[in-house]
Amino acid sequence: MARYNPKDVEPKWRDAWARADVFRAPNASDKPKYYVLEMFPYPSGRIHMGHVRNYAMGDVVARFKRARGFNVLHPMGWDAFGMPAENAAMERGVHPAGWTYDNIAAMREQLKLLGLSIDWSRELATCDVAYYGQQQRWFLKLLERGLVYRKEATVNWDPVDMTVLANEQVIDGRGWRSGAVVEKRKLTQWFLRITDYADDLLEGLESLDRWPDKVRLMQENWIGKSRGLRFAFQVAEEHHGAYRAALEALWDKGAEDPANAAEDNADFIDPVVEVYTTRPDTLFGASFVGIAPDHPLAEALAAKDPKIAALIAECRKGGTSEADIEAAEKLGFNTGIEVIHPFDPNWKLPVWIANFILMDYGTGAIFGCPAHDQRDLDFARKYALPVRPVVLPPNADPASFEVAGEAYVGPGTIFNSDFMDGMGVEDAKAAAIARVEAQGQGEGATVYRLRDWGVSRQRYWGCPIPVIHCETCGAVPVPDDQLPVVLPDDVSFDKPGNPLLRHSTWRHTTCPSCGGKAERETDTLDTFVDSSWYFARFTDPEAAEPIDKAAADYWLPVDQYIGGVEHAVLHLLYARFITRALKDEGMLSVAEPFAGLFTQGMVTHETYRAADGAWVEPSYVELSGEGRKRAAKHRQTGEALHIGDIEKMSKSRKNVVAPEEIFETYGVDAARLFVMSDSPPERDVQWTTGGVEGAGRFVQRVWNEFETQPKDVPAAEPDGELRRATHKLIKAVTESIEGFRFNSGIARLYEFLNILKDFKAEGATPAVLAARAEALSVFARLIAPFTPHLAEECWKQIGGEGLAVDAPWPSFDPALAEDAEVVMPVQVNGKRRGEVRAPKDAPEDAVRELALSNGDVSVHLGGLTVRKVIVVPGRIVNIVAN
RNA sequence: GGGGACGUGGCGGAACGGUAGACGCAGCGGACUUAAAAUCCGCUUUGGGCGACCAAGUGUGGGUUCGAUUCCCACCGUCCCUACCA
Repeated sequence: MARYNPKDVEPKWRDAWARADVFRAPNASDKPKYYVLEMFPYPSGRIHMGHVRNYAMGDVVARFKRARGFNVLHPMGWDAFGMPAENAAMERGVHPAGWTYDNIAAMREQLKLLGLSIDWSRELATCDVAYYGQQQRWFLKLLERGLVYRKEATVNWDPVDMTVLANEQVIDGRGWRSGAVVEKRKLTQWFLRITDYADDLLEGLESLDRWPDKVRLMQENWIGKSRGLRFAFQVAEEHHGAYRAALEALWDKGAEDPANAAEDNADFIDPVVEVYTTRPDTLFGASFVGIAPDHPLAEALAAKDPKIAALIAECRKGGTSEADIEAAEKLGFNTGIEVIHPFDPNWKLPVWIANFILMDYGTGAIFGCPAHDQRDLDFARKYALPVRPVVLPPNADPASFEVAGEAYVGPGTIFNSDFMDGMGVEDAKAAAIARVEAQGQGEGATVYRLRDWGVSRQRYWGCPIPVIHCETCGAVPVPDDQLPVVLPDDVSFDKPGNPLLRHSTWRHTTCPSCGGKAERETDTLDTFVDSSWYFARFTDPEAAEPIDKAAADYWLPVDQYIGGVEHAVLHLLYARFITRALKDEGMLSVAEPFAGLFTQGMVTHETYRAADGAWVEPSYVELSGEGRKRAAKHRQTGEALHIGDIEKMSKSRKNVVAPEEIFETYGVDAARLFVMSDSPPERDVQWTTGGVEGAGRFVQRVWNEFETQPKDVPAAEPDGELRRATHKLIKAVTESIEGFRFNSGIARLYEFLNILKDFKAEGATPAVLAARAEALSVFARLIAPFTPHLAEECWKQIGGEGLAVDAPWPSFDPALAEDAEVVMPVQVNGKRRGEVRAPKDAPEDAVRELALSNGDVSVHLGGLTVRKVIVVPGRIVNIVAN
């Protein structure tokens, strides 16, 4: 018996698929379309097991749908812009483009080893001019539509590297590379108006019924819609002077464009403090008004008062990352200014600057109601402000109710509240809003937590923002005939900062509008912009316009999108937003890009450490024992090792397993099979050597069954039992794939092989041989999505027509997929006491008699009276007796 | 602080409200072999019994039900996301 050797077999079939060009997806077909997409990879240079799992899962779906008669689009590309290329440039003196394209070449070869059913003719990289040039085109359309704008925003500035850092690049307040203390700087940046679509993006979630609830919920929370009241507190008349003085001080001090400041702070010119609240029902519980340290009024006061300036500086310190440390201490300062309660002209409330108020949510100012908000309560305790309960919990006594340890945020009846007394919380909210609106002081408002999307990056390796700055004309879009704005190649990374800023010629140009001297925008786009439309570009990657409408209309939406849950919010929300924006621009017809979403788990591995704390690679580890007695030692030194946690494979923990080495040892099919077999797809899978060995054994055993089957099978009625098992298998595997339960499907395939080996080919009857022939033909096609190379070899072995990849998915006979006679357990009072055999559709009465007369059962009925017999047809019998 | 998911043998995990532990790993026994590897066959939740069997058992405590791993409530634990969002 010849051993199945994946090293010989697998490349052969990959060549065969490539020669036949089977995975090319035409943009028109009689077949129904199906678009399968896995989140495209960043070209880091090497694939890891996570890629193997992600792309193998997509491949299962793609191959399955192909076999089911769909015209399947399954493309691959590269999310190729971004920081690592620039880091490599700085560290190794290579060019980001060269580094990136080299990595792409290497990873493409590795991915091709996986035998994925990808239409490589559609491959694209976001750093191709052909791609980002088209991105510039639609970007300018959005600019024209008013969805793109510039505003000043605070960024993390690394003074040593002279660069802007993303939040995650700031570690303990320092730049992750330079270690320098990060400064907050205000820069004029480009923004996309995603907030225009906040409500639409929220509502659209309801239609995404093939998305995980978890992801929809995360997006819902991220958008963070709330309903409430926005209104203005009038500053008490005796404080108008102080208010105005502060304002003037700010303007005297400000070098900033006063026109701008006036516009931005239009409502600030009136002596008011505007607040937003979701709890207008608690307005009579107010004891102070709080403003954010960044609030214009706070900044204005700081210009006059160094103590306030110091407090503001104090509040700005401390990294946002250490939110939990900050959460402890409330910090505030009484400005001395007072405002008038909207419902009582004689009631004055002090205005405090408070560190827990955020400038970029609502209006940056609140009214504090300590009795019914925990933060306000903490603040009130610290600064001895009144605590005035206005919501009475059910069954509480209004005379004695007090807010003690915790603020009361539950439901109840309003009291101590004048015209709202006796109302429920919801009625009181409506009443308060109505009253404030009638007074002309404010209105009911909807507020979102979602912020506009800042897309400026002060980086070289990204898509240039196609805008020219002219002193006379302002920011002018690059005219269409001058697109694309191509990144210059001749840049150096020997100095910190954005090389585009230092470039001798690229930056300098003429204004398309007036023809005068002008400068190019040197910011590039956030790479999330690149990944917000690639799925649309795949439908026709060579189109002369960004998106070929006909191709996009044919293929979109993506029927099944697959990727990591870490993209649940940003990428998936941005892509939904851009799709909507492009739809409104008439470039797309769908609002939702991804009809189905699946978030798969990671590949993890146990970790091992030596006594000195050094991580040890799995290949050096020898394991023994089981359970609590498991032990590890170093293969070479014999040193005892500590077995650590099971964690995501990472270089730092040295718990990675190189896919290529696994392919070499066990074959690609075994690797694919294992990463899908051992855990449900949405959960993490733990890589184990034993596990992949098991998958390799399965591959061998499958081959043995095919090899031992004789070429010529005598005509005969197939064996019934094996036939039934075969048809049950088709049903089970089909349902497993459709339900994303690959692990269960694979388990059924393993199980079937165990059945099949009991029907040996050697010395078999014609009936068995005939049933085996059917079983093998089915089996070869059922394993094809999981182990496509093996499937081809097996298909060929049994003389299958053409390639297995082109063979139709087997269908099952429902009558054969069920047993005609079933074994039904018989319970007495819920405990299994025996079993009866009966035809599947035997009448209840007959089953009841069988059960009651069963010997094993009657033993347990001795001395008892049968009260009730429940017969679940084809399932179970339960006898209730006492 | 808020939100979510999960909790089943030595391990990964199966079980439309209907025989808990499929399948795989690890382990044990056996066959083949001079021997080993590979392969094949068998056993493998726990306790009791030589045994057919009996009892217990899906984090803990309640509830619904003829019947609960599955549904409901409370608690404990683990993991993930999010974070002063007014």
